[in-house]
Amino acid sequence: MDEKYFAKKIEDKWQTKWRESGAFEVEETDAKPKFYQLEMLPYPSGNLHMGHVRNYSVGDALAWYKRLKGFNVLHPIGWDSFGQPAEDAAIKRGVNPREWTEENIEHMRGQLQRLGLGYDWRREMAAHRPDYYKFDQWFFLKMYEMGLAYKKRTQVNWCEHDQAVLSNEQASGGLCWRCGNPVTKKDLEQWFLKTTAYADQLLDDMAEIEAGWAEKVLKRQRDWIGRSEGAFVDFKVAQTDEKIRVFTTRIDTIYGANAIVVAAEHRIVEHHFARFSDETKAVIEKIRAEKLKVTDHEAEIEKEGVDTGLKAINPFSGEELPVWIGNYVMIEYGTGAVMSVPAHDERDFEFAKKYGLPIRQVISEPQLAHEHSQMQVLELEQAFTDYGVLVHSDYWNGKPSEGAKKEMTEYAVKHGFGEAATTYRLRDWGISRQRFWGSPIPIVYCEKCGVVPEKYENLPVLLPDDVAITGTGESPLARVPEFVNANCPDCGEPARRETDTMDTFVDSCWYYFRYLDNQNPELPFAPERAAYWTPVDQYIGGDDHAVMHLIYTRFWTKAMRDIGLVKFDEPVKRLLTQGMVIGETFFDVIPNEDDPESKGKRVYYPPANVTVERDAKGKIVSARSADGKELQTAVERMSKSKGNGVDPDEMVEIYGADAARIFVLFAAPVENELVWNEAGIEGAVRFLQRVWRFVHKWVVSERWSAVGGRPEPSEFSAEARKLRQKTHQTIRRIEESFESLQFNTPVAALMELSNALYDFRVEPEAATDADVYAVREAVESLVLMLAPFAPHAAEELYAQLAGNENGMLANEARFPEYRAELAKADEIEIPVQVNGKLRARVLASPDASNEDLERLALADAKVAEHTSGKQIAKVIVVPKRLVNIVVK
RNA sequence: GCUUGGGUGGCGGAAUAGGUAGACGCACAGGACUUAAAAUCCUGUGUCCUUCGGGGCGUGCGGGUUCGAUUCCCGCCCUAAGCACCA
Repeated sequence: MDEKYFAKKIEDKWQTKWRESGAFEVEETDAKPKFYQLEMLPYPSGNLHMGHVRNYSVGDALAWYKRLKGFNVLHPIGWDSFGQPAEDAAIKRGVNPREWTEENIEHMRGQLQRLGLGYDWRREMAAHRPDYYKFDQWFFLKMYEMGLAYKKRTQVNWCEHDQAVLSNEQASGGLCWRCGNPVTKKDLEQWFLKTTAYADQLLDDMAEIEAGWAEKVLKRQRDWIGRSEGAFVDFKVAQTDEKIRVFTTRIDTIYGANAIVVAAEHRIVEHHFARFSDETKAVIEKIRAEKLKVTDHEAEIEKEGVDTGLKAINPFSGEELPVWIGNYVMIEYGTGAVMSVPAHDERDFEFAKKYGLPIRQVISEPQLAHEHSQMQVLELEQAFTDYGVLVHSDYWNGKPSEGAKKEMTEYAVKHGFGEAATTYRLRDWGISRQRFWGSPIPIVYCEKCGVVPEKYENLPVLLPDDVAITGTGESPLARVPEFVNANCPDCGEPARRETDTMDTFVDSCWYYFRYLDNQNPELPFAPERAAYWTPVDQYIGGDDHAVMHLIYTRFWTKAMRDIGLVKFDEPVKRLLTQGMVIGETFFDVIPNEDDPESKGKRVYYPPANVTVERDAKGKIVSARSADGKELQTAVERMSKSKGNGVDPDEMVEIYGADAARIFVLFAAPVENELVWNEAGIEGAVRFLQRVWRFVHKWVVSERWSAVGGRPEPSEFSAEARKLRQKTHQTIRRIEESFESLQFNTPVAALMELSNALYDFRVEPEAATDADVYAVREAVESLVLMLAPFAPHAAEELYAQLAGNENGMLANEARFPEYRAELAKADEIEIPVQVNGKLRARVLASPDASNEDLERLALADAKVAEHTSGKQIAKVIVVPKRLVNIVVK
């Protein structure tokens, strides 16, 4: 055994041994309980970043822990390898996207292996390979049969910069999620998956996973689905036979309606457009144009509208109401029309104030209801949006408004002008992309037969390999005649193939099921495989996927259940969302000049080329580039383009994979952001070296192997008993940490145990049998518990302790056994307070009675100083914890 | 604006069925070893006062409950993230 720890030497060795022995390869077995440990798969951009290192270090630690605890642990990895960067590389550099992707995977697989991550590599999948995307297409056909996949012409979110269609999620805030440029609208025929069919299940099944998912993720999903219960109410348009249907959650306020407000795109506007005045038309055009623009998050949008001159009849009161067009009514939500009740809705209030529309209160605080019902006009300072008691509402006067909702809805139903309704914010998922690098949608358009799904036996619809990709306009596939020209699967006549490909979020919906059975040529996976391994026990990834990926995959699971592939509703039992890894960035902003393309853009400088001045607290005072330019600074997500990325390979080279992994876990709790700062990593190296040196000192001594058998309890010195106590307390603490998904505290606990070994100042030569036994117990436990954090060092030390390399931690070791009787101290220190202030500490047996503790405390000299001359009013004794003496 | 987290040393962070605040690490300072440096080991490190025995203050701010509050309650301030006209 080397006297010093050399990461490089042992890491290569154990990585090879693990690979050759298939240490992390698992099969289904009833001999052990299963555990499916999953981390979000990487996009093969070419390089791992620190976020990956963090994510996968956490996952591997947990996989190791569960393995040590006797579970049959499945821990796979794969590649989310369809997507835009490959296509961008093809456009910019003329490379073949498949080759580019394969090369990146090759390199990144090496990076993962050099980190010593324990994956079952036989199960690897990659989305861009035909044996995978074949089943994207298989699922599409199933969903088509089930009516879950359909085509419609719609306005889609369109990013001009990326020449791509975006989902609502990807275009949220009016900016492209990828490039940050404004999103516009465009009319296109698109394929959709009917996520709304499962809207209620997506909400209600959250009860099944509540315990294992962070509330903030569930909340975002709940908001995203946005179910709201209310009613549709039809308002007749006077002097026509038309109706305007509105959606409201507050039908109880209907007597307070002062207008009907519709979106500029509403059917009724279209219908009467020709008869509107030029002024009205101008307002409508303006509102429509504004909607195509970017929504600026900061600025509150000024309410705008115009009276159409049309009148609608309130079906409850018979009152005639003006029909307005308002920019605050959205065509996409509800019916695109609302009844405006300014007294009880803030938006309507604002609108009514601006245009001088009447504001009539019809809901009142219960205690004021009588008074209000006597008054004709009620001036309101602001909208009253709470429930209360109805006033000025005919028959309904005096009724509590919350209960009246149900009755009034029933009334509307009975009289044929309304119905109960539930609406959702969630929209169906548009999956068509005018892109090359994705799964082709398996549909053929035949002149005779129409839209025809490809036959299962013809899957996969293969992506051609040799295509010039220019990045302009329609799908590159449309320009490949060999691809486009197909025969109709039904009639066999020449037909045209769909040239859109699927959103890459389709791939990540079910990839973790493919790991279970990645060679299956017939099915995405065999149901019996899924029955053994899934649901996933623990999923780990960034919370940036809280709504997109994690909603889509829940939707997909429900569809798979209905197809008959799985028997559960929810695919992931526990979800851990890790914080981002961020770092300081330095940049210069291009001033507003003629070129609109680059105006306001940031030009990043790598930190290595920046001279930074800091104040005493480490805050940056100024930063200058090499050529003397004053730079701005920020703390942002680490990435190559911002120049603040850290290369994992470099870290492994300098410090070793084990130290890098320990550091990334130790530096901050997983959920927190991790501000990258290399200073601390040396501490991780030092810790490993300390453990190493200690083990070395004892292993090479003659006493180490000369002693066997467990000594009698009486043979242990007080110090040795203390060491054993620390050992068993540490075992307990580390178990608890893992169970509660903490990774920084168990590292601290291991460091403490290692410090306790150094504090045990008995040299091997002078050690009694009992001393050697206590040290051995501590060291063996330490090494086993080190495995999840620093597996290479742990394997090497384990072999050193055994004196041979016949066994491996990876497949034979068990977590050390916690023994409560040893964790218990002989003597404990009890703090003694006088009037809540700490004044002394007394030593006592852990079994001491309250009376004993009180007597000990009062007998203490320091305590006496603070109590002398005063009257003892009360003594509080908390068993095993503290004594507090209250004096007057 | 709404919602949800979070404010603890120079820094990352420990500790909450209410019970020794600051574990562990980083950084810093002093010492040992060395011709010297690195590495290592030892000591110190919230803050103020001190006759060196100790003592006062201290977990964003102000109140409250309690023998005792970082922890519970009320009211503020700051901050991060998410949502943003969803009727």
